[in-house]
Amino acid sequence: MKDNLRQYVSKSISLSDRELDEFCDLFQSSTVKKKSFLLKEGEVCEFEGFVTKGLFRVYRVHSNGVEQILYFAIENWWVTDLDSFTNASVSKLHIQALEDSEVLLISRKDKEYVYEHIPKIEKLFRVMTQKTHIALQQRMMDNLSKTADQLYLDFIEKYPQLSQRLNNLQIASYLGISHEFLSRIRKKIFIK
Amino acid sequence: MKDNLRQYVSKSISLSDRELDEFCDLFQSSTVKKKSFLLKEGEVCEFEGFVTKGLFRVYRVHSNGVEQILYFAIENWWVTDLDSFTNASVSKLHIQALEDSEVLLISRKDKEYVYEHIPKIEKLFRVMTQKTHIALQQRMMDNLSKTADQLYLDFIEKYPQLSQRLNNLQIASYLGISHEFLSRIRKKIFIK
DNA sequence: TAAAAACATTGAACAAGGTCAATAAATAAC
DNA sequence: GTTATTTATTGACCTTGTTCAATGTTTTTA
Repeated sequence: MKDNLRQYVSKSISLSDRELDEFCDLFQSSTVKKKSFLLKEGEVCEFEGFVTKGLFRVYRVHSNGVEQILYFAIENWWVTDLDSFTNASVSKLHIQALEDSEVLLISRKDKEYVYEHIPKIEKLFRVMTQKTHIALQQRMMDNLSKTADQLYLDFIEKYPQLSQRLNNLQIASYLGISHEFLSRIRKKIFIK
Repeated sequence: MKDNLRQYVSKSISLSDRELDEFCDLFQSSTVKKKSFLLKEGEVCEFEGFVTKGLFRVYRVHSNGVEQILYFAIENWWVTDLDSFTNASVSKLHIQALEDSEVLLISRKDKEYVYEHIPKIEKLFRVMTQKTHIALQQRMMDNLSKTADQLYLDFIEKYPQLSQRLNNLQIASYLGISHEFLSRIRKKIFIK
Protein backbone atom coordinates (compact mmCIF):
# COMPACT_ATOMS: atom_id res chain seq x y z
CA MET A 1 0.00 0.00 0.00
CA LYS A 2 2.93 2.31 0.66
CA ASP A 3 4.52 1.42 -2.66
CA ASN A 4 3.18 4.60 -4.23
CA LEU A 5 4.84 6.69 -1.55
CA ARG A 6 8.15 4.82 -1.87
CA GLN A 7 8.11 5.34 -5.59
CA TYR A 8 7.23 9.01 -5.21
CA VAL A 9 10.12 9.66 -2.83
CA SER A 10 12.61 7.65 -4.86
CA LYS A 11 11.86 9.70 -7.93
CA SER A 12 12.96 12.92 -6.23
CA ILE A 13 15.79 11.95 -3.88
CA SER A 14 17.96 8.90 -3.28
CA LEU A 15 17.54 7.39 0.16
CA SER A 16 18.97 4.16 1.51
CA ASP A 17 16.43 1.34 1.92
CA ARG A 18 16.68 1.88 5.61
CA GLU A 19 15.93 5.59 5.45
CA LEU A 20 13.07 4.96 3.08
CA ASP A 21 11.59 2.38 5.45
CA GLU A 22 12.01 4.67 8.38
CA PHE A 23 10.27 7.52 6.56
CA CYS A 24 7.38 5.42 5.32
CA ASP A 25 6.85 3.81 8.71
CA LEU A 26 5.88 7.21 10.08
CA PHE A 27 2.73 7.18 7.96
CA GLN A 28 -0.47 5.50 8.91
CA SER A 29 -3.02 4.48 6.39
CA SER A 30 -6.59 5.71 6.55
CA THR A 31 -9.64 5.03 4.40
CA VAL A 32 -12.08 7.85 3.84
CA LYS A 33 -15.55 7.21 2.46
CA LYS A 34 -17.00 9.39 -0.25
CA LYS A 35 -18.44 12.63 1.15
CA SER A 36 -16.77 12.27 4.53
CA PHE A 37 -14.20 14.72 5.85
CA LEU A 38 -10.50 14.55 6.55
CA LEU A 39 -10.63 18.05 8.02
CA LYS A 40 -13.32 20.57 8.87
CA GLU A 41 -13.20 24.31 9.39
CA GLY A 42 -12.41 25.15 13.00
CA GLU A 43 -10.23 22.10 13.59
CA VAL A 44 -6.44 22.11 13.66
CA CYS A 45 -4.95 20.12 10.80
CA GLU A 46 -2.78 17.49 12.48
CA PHE A 47 -1.68 15.65 9.35
CA GLU A 48 -0.08 15.88 5.98
CA GLY A 49 -1.57 13.25 3.67
CA PHE A 50 -0.35 11.36 0.63
CA VAL A 51 -3.29 10.14 -1.44
CA THR A 52 -2.96 6.52 -2.59
CA LYS A 53 -6.50 6.11 -3.88
CA GLY A 54 -9.46 8.35 -4.62
CA LEU A 55 -10.00 12.08 -4.83
CA PHE A 56 -10.24 14.94 -2.36
CA ARG A 57 -11.28 18.54 -2.59
CA VAL A 58 -9.83 21.24 -0.36
CA TYR A 59 -12.19 24.16 -0.11
CA ARG A 60 -13.36 27.13 1.85
CA VAL A 61 -16.91 28.21 2.64
CA HIS A 62 -17.24 31.97 2.37
CA SER A 63 -19.48 33.98 4.68
CA ASN A 64 -22.21 34.08 2.02
CA GLY A 65 -22.22 30.29 1.89
CA VAL A 66 -20.39 30.00 -1.42
CA GLU A 67 -17.81 27.21 -1.60
CA GLN A 68 -14.45 27.99 -3.16
CA ILE A 69 -12.20 25.05 -4.03
CA LEU A 70 -8.51 25.71 -3.40
CA TYR A 71 -7.29 22.49 -5.00
CA PHE A 72 -8.00 18.85 -5.71
CA ALA A 73 -5.79 15.94 -4.68
CA ILE A 74 -5.76 12.59 -6.45
CA GLU A 75 -3.42 9.59 -6.35
CA ASN A 76 0.21 10.57 -5.63
CA TRP A 77 -0.68 14.07 -4.56
CA TRP A 78 -0.26 15.54 -1.10
CA VAL A 79 -3.19 16.96 0.80
CA THR A 80 -3.16 19.20 3.86
CA ASP A 81 -4.02 22.67 5.07
CA LEU A 82 -0.45 23.96 4.94
CA ASP A 83 -1.22 26.97 7.12
CA SER A 84 -3.02 25.03 9.83
CA PHE A 85 -0.58 22.12 9.74
CA THR A 86 2.64 24.13 9.93
CA ASN A 87 1.42 26.71 12.42
CA ALA A 88 -0.93 24.50 14.43
CA SER A 89 -3.55 27.16 13.83
CA VAL A 90 -7.30 26.80 13.45
CA SER A 91 -8.21 25.85 9.90
CA LYS A 92 -10.53 27.79 7.63
CA LEU A 93 -10.68 24.91 5.19
CA HIS A 94 -12.58 21.71 4.64
CA ILE A 95 -11.01 18.61 3.15
CA GLN A 96 -13.58 16.17 1.82
CA ALA A 97 -13.35 12.93 -0.16
CA LEU A 98 -15.24 13.09 -3.47
CA GLU A 99 -14.68 9.35 -4.00
CA ASP A 100 -13.98 6.46 -1.66
CA SER A 101 -10.36 7.18 -0.88
CA GLU A 102 -7.22 6.02 0.88
CA VAL A 103 -4.56 8.29 2.27
CA LEU A 104 -1.27 7.92 4.18
CA LEU A 105 -1.01 10.36 7.06
CA ILE A 106 2.00 11.75 8.91
CA SER A 107 1.70 13.83 12.06
CA ARG A 108 3.30 17.22 12.65
CA LYS A 109 5.62 15.83 15.31
CA ASP A 110 6.80 12.96 13.12
CA LYS A 111 7.37 15.29 10.23
CA GLU A 112 9.49 17.62 12.32
CA TYR A 113 11.39 14.60 13.60
CA VAL A 114 12.11 13.38 10.09
CA TYR A 115 13.32 16.82 9.00
CA GLU A 116 15.93 16.68 11.74
CA HIS A 117 16.77 13.07 11.25
CA ILE A 118 16.83 12.71 7.44
CA PRO A 119 17.86 16.05 5.96
CA LYS A 120 17.23 14.84 2.44
CA ILE A 121 13.55 14.84 3.33
CA GLU A 122 13.79 18.51 4.04
CA LYS A 123 15.12 18.93 0.55
CA LEU A 124 12.27 16.84 -0.87
CA PHE A 125 9.68 19.07 0.71
CA ARG A 126 11.50 22.29 -0.11
CA VAL A 127 11.57 21.36 -3.77
CA MET A 128 7.96 20.19 -3.65
CA THR A 129 6.76 23.41 -2.05
CA GLN A 130 8.69 25.41 -4.62
CA LYS A 131 6.98 23.54 -7.42
CA THR A 132 3.51 23.99 -6.03
CA HIS A 133 4.30 27.64 -5.39
CA ILE A 134 5.34 28.15 -9.00
CA ALA A 135 2.14 26.43 -10.15
CA LEU A 136 0.03 28.59 -7.86
CA GLN A 137 1.69 31.77 -9.13
CA GLN A 138 0.82 30.66 -12.64
CA ARG A 139 -2.75 29.88 -11.66
CA MET A 140 -3.21 33.24 -9.99
CA MET A 141 -1.90 35.15 -12.99
CA ASP A 142 -4.21 33.11 -15.21
CA ASN A 143 -7.21 33.78 -13.00
CA LEU A 144 -6.56 37.49 -13.17
CA SER A 145 -5.98 37.68 -16.90
CA LYS A 146 -7.91 34.95 -18.66
CA THR A 147 -11.57 34.75 -19.55
CA ALA A 148 -13.74 32.03 -18.02
CA ASP A 149 -13.92 30.15 -21.34
CA GLN A 150 -10.17 29.98 -21.52
CA LEU A 151 -9.79 28.97 -17.88
CA TYR A 152 -12.15 26.07 -18.45
CA LEU A 153 -10.45 24.93 -21.66
CA ASP A 154 -7.05 25.15 -20.00
CA PHE A 155 -8.30 23.14 -17.05
CA ILE A 156 -9.67 20.21 -19.03
CA GLU A 157 -6.59 20.22 -21.21
CA LYS A 158 -4.17 20.34 -18.28
CA TYR A 159 -6.03 17.78 -16.15
CA PRO A 160 -7.90 15.54 -18.61
CA GLN A 161 -8.17 12.52 -16.33
CA LEU A 162 -9.08 14.58 -13.27
CA SER A 163 -11.78 16.58 -15.05
CA GLN A 164 -13.42 13.31 -16.07
CA ARG A 165 -13.83 12.45 -12.42
CA LEU A 166 -15.34 15.80 -11.42
CA ASN A 167 -18.82 17.18 -11.98
CA ASN A 168 -19.33 20.70 -13.23
CA LEU A 169 -20.17 22.08 -9.81
CA GLN A 170 -16.68 21.16 -8.60
CA ILE A 171 -14.95 22.50 -11.67
CA ALA A 172 -16.86 25.79 -11.53
CA SER A 173 -16.02 26.17 -7.86
CA TYR A 174 -12.32 25.59 -8.61
CA LEU A 175 -12.32 28.10 -11.48
CA GLY A 176 -14.19 30.66 -9.40
CA ILE A 177 -17.21 30.97 -11.67
CA SER A 178 -20.87 30.07 -11.19
CA HIS A 179 -21.93 26.62 -12.37
CA GLU A 180 -24.69 28.18 -14.46
CA PHE A 181 -22.13 30.17 -16.38
CA LEU A 182 -19.96 27.09 -16.80
CA SER A 183 -22.95 25.34 -18.29
CA ARG A 184 -23.33 28.10 -20.85
CA ILE A 185 -19.61 27.98 -21.65
CA ARG A 186 -19.80 24.24 -22.25
CA LYS A 187 -22.76 24.70 -24.55
CA LYS A 188 -20.94 27.32 -26.56
CA ILE A 189 -17.71 25.33 -26.78
CA PHE A 190 -19.07 21.91 -27.60
CA ILE A 191 -21.50 23.13 -30.25
CA LYS A 192 -18.66 24.57 -32.29
CA MET B 1 25.25 47.01 3.94
CA LYS B 2 24.68 43.32 4.54
CA ASP B 3 23.46 43.97 8.06
CA ASN B 4 19.87 43.67 6.97
CA LEU B 5 20.53 40.23 5.56
CA ARG B 6 22.41 39.09 8.67
CA GLN B 7 19.55 40.23 10.84
CA TYR B 8 17.00 38.57 8.59
CA VAL B 9 18.77 35.22 8.73
CA SER B 10 19.41 35.39 12.45
CA LYS B 11 15.74 35.91 13.15
CA SER B 12 14.83 32.58 11.53
CA ILE B 13 17.72 30.23 12.27
CA SER B 14 20.79 30.25 14.49
CA LEU B 15 24.05 30.11 12.60
CA SER B 16 27.58 30.47 13.92
CA ASP B 17 29.29 33.77 13.06
CA ARG B 18 31.42 31.86 10.64
CA GLU B 19 28.48 30.28 8.83
CA LEU B 20 26.71 33.61 8.70
CA ASP B 21 29.77 35.28 7.19
CA GLU B 22 30.18 32.49 4.69
CA PHE B 23 26.56 32.79 3.64
CA CYS B 24 26.58 36.56 3.31
CA ASP B 25 29.84 36.56 1.41
CA LEU B 26 28.11 34.73 -1.43
CA PHE B 27 26.02 37.81 -2.15
CA GLN B 28 27.10 40.72 -4.24
CA SER B 29 25.59 44.10 -3.90
CA SER B 30 24.00 45.86 -6.82
CA THR B 31 22.36 49.26 -7.20
CA VAL B 32 19.43 49.60 -9.55
CA LYS B 33 18.17 52.97 -10.72
CA LYS B 34 14.50 53.78 -10.76
CA LYS B 35 12.78 52.37 -13.87
CA SER B 36 15.67 50.09 -14.80
CA PHE B 37 15.37 46.32 -14.90
CA LEU B 38 16.81 43.49 -12.85
CA LEU B 39 15.26 40.96 -15.22
CA LYS B 40 13.41 41.09 -18.52
CA GLU B 41 11.13 38.62 -20.22
CA GLY B 42 13.09 36.18 -22.34
CA GLU B 43 16.15 36.16 -20.09
CA VAL B 44 17.07 33.42 -17.63
CA CYS B 45 16.92 34.62 -14.04
CA GLU B 46 20.41 33.98 -12.66
CA PHE B 47 19.87 35.46 -9.21
CA GLU B 48 17.86 35.49 -6.08
CA GLY B 49 17.85 38.96 -4.57
CA PHE B 50 17.46 40.38 -1.08
CA VAL B 51 16.30 43.98 -1.21
CA THR B 52 18.19 46.30 1.13
CA LYS B 53 16.81 49.57 -0.23
CA GLY B 54 14.04 50.64 -2.57
CA LEU B 55 11.13 48.93 -4.23
CA PHE B 56 10.68 46.49 -7.07
CA ARG B 57 7.72 45.22 -9.01
CA VAL B 58 7.62 41.74 -10.54
CA TYR B 59 5.17 41.63 -13.40
CA ARG B 60 4.08 39.97 -16.58
CA VAL B 61 3.02 41.57 -19.85
CA HIS B 62 0.07 39.70 -21.34
CA SER B 63 -0.33 39.23 -25.09
CA ASN B 64 -2.78 42.16 -25.24
CA GLY B 65 -0.16 44.42 -23.69
CA VAL B 66 -1.73 44.56 -20.23
CA GLU B 67 0.71 44.44 -17.33
CA GLN B 68 -0.10 42.17 -14.39
CA ILE B 69 1.93 42.61 -11.22
CA LEU B 70 2.72 39.36 -9.44
CA TYR B 71 4.22 40.98 -6.37
CA PHE B 72 6.19 43.87 -4.97
CA ALA B 73 9.44 43.62 -3.05
CA ILE B 74 10.67 46.23 -0.60
CA GLU B 75 13.39 46.28 2.05
CA ASN B 76 14.00 42.85 3.62
CA TRP B 77 12.02 41.01 0.98
CA TRP B 78 13.35 38.53 -1.53
CA VAL B 79 12.94 39.05 -5.23
CA THR B 80 13.38 36.55 -8.05
CA ASP B 81 11.51 34.66 -10.73
CA LEU B 82 11.31 31.42 -8.80
CA ASP B 83 10.44 29.36 -11.86
CA SER B 84 13.21 30.74 -14.05
CA PHE B 85 15.79 30.73 -11.25
CA THR B 86 15.21 27.19 -10.01
CA ASN B 87 14.74 25.59 -13.42
CA ALA B 88 17.11 27.82 -15.39
CA SER B 89 14.23 28.35 -17.78
CA VAL B 90 13.37 31.39 -19.87
CA SER B 91 11.49 33.94 -17.83
CA LYS B 92 8.09 35.34 -18.66
CA LEU B 93 8.48 38.07 -16.07
CA HIS B 94 9.97 41.52 -15.74
CA ILE B 95 11.55 42.79 -12.55
CA GLN B 96 11.82 46.55 -12.44
CA ALA B 97 12.86 49.05 -9.78
CA LEU B 98 10.14 51.58 -8.95
CA GLU B 99 12.56 53.57 -6.80
CA ASP B 100 16.34 53.87 -6.73
CA SER B 101 17.18 50.56 -5.11
CA GLU B 102 19.86 48.29 -3.73
CA VAL B 103 19.78 44.55 -3.73
CA LEU B 104 22.06 41.69 -2.64
CA LEU B 105 22.29 38.96 -5.27
CA ILE B 106 23.21 35.30 -5.00
CA SER B 107 23.76 33.08 -8.03
CA ARG B 108 22.11 29.73 -8.68
CA LYS B 109 25.38 27.87 -8.30
CA ASP B 110 26.23 29.54 -4.99
CA LYS B 111 22.79 28.87 -3.65
CA GLU B 112 23.01 25.20 -4.49
CA TYR B 113 26.42 25.13 -2.89
CA VAL B 114 25.14 26.67 0.32
CA TYR B 115 22.23 24.21 0.49
CA GLU B 116 24.76 21.38 0.50
CA HIS B 117 27.18 23.10 2.76
CA ILE B 118 24.93 24.72 5.38
CA PRO B 119 21.80 22.58 5.73
CA LYS B 120 20.19 25.11 8.04
CA ILE B 121 19.94 27.40 5.05
CA GLU B 122 17.85 24.78 3.32
CA LYS B 123 15.52 24.94 6.30
CA LEU B 124 15.44 28.73 6.11
CA PHE B 125 14.31 28.68 2.52
CA ARG B 126 11.87 25.80 3.01
CA VAL B 127 10.12 27.71 5.77
CA MET B 128 10.23 30.91 3.75
CA THR B 129 8.72 29.27 0.68
CA GLN B 130 6.01 27.72 2.85
CA LYS B 131 5.11 31.11 4.23
CA THR B 132 4.92 32.78 0.86
CA HIS B 133 2.92 29.84 -0.44
CA ILE B 134 0.39 30.20 2.37
CA ALA B 135 0.13 33.91 1.65
CA LEU B 136 -0.37 33.27 -2.04
CA GLN B 137 -3.11 30.71 -1.35
CA GLN B 138 -4.85 33.33 0.73
CA ARG B 139 -4.44 35.96 -1.96
CA MET B 140 -5.83 33.66 -4.62
CA MET B 141 -8.90 32.79 -2.58
CA ASP B 142 -9.43 36.48 -1.89
CA ASN B 143 -9.11 37.37 -5.57
CA LEU B 144 -11.74 34.81 -6.46
CA SER B 145 -14.22 35.70 -3.76
CA LYS B 146 -13.88 39.35 -2.85
CA THR B 147 -15.15 42.41 -4.62
CA ALA B 148 -12.68 44.97 -5.98
CA ASP B 149 -13.60 47.47 -3.25
CA GLN B 150 -12.74 44.96 -0.58
CA LEU B 151 -9.51 43.88 -2.27
CA TYR B 152 -8.37 47.49 -2.32
CA LEU B 153 -9.31 48.17 1.28
CA ASP B 154 -7.58 44.97 2.39
CA PHE B 155 -4.47 45.92 0.46
CA ILE B 156 -4.02 49.37 1.95
CA GLU B 157 -4.76 47.99 5.39
CA LYS B 158 -2.35 45.08 5.06
CA TYR B 159 0.48 47.11 3.47
CA PRO B 160 0.00 50.69 4.66
CA GLN B 161 3.60 51.79 4.18
CA LEU B 162 3.97 50.05 0.82
CA SER B 163 0.75 51.49 -0.58
CA GLN B 164 2.03 54.98 0.26
CA ARG B 165 4.97 54.37 -2.03
CA LEU B 166 2.89 53.10 -4.97
CA ASN B 167 0.76 55.00 -7.43
CA ASN B 168 -2.69 53.76 -8.32
CA LEU B 169 -1.60 52.27 -11.62
CA GLN B 170 0.65 49.84 -9.74
CA ILE B 171 -1.94 48.98 -7.14
CA ALA B 172 -4.64 48.37 -9.77
CA SER B 173 -2.29 46.15 -11.73
CA TYR B 174 -1.53 44.13 -8.58
CA LEU B 175 -5.21 43.76 -7.71
CA GLY B 176 -6.09 42.80 -11.28
CA ILE B 177 -8.49 45.67 -11.93
CA SER B 178 -8.36 48.63 -14.30
CA HIS B 179 -6.96 51.86 -12.89
CA GLU B 180 -10.08 53.70 -13.99
CA PHE B 181 -12.18 51.41 -11.85
CA LEU B 182 -9.79 51.83 -8.94
CA SER B 183 -10.22 55.58 -9.28
CA ARG B 184 -14.00 55.17 -8.96
CA ILE B 185 -13.57 52.90 -5.96
CA ARG B 186 -11.38 55.47 -4.24
CA LYS B 187 -13.91 58.18 -4.89
CA LYS B 188 -16.68 56.07 -3.43
CA ILE B 189 -14.67 55.04 -0.37
CA PHE B 190 -13.14 58.36 0.59
CA ILE B 191 -16.34 60.36 0.20
CA LYS B 192 -18.04 58.25 2.83
C1' DT C 1 -37.81 0.05 -8.93
C1' DA C 2 -39.70 4.19 -6.93
C1' DA C 3 -38.81 8.17 -4.55
C1' DA C 4 -35.44 11.41 -3.26
C1' DA C 5 -31.54 13.86 -3.86
C1' DA C 6 -28.03 15.81 -6.56
C1' DC C 7 -26.70 17.77 -10.86
C1' DA C 8 -27.37 20.29 -15.31
C1' DT C 9 -29.63 23.46 -18.38
C1' DT C 10 -31.97 27.56 -19.69
C1' DG C 11 -34.24 32.29 -19.50
C1' DA C 12 -34.54 36.93 -17.90
C1' DA C 13 -32.98 40.68 -15.27
C1' DC C 14 -29.09 42.61 -13.19
C1' DA C 15 -24.40 44.02 -11.35
C1' DA C 16 -19.48 44.36 -11.53
C1' DG C 17 -16.08 45.81 -13.86
C1' DG C 18 -13.81 46.97 -18.57
C1' DT C 19 -12.88 50.03 -22.60
C1' DC C 20 -12.30 54.17 -24.89
C1' DA C 21 -11.86 58.93 -25.01
C1' DA C 22 -11.43 63.36 -23.06
C1' DT C 23 -9.64 66.33 -19.56
C1' DA C 24 -7.30 67.68 -15.36
C1' DA C 25 -3.67 67.41 -12.15
C1' DA C 26 0.75 66.32 -10.65
C1' DT C 27 5.76 65.15 -11.52
C1' DA C 28 9.78 65.09 -13.90
C1' DA C 29 12.99 66.91 -17.23
C1' DC C 30 15.23 70.39 -19.32
C1' DG D 1 10.48 77.96 -14.14
C1' DT D 2 8.27 76.01 -18.08
C1' DT D 3 7.44 72.24 -21.09
C1' DA D 4 6.74 67.20 -21.39
C1' DT D 5 5.37 63.20 -19.51
C1' DT D 6 3.08 60.52 -16.35
C1' DT D 7 -0.78 59.86 -13.40
C1' DA D 8 -5.66 60.53 -11.98
C1' DT D 9 -10.49 61.46 -12.81
C1' DT D 10 -14.80 61.25 -15.12
C1' DG D 11 -18.50 60.06 -18.63
C1' DA D 12 -20.79 56.93 -21.80
C1' DC D 13 -21.28 52.61 -23.39
C1' DC D 14 -20.20 47.68 -23.53
C1' DT D 15 -18.98 42.83 -21.98
C1' DT D 16 -18.55 39.30 -18.82
C1' DG D 17 -20.35 36.92 -15.50
C1' DT D 18 -24.04 36.62 -11.44
C1' DT D 19 -28.48 35.73 -9.45
C1' DC D 20 -32.76 33.69 -9.10
C1' DA D 21 -36.15 30.77 -10.51
C1' DA D 22 -37.98 27.10 -13.21
C1' DT D 23 -37.47 22.70 -15.42
C1' DG D 24 -35.23 18.61 -16.92
C1' DT D 25 -31.94 14.91 -16.18
C1' DT D 26 -29.13 11.81 -13.81
C1' DT D 27 -27.62 9.33 -9.77
C1' DT D 28 -28.42 7.58 -5.12
C1' DT D 29 -30.80 5.50 -1.75
C1' DA D 30 -34.23 2.90 0.43
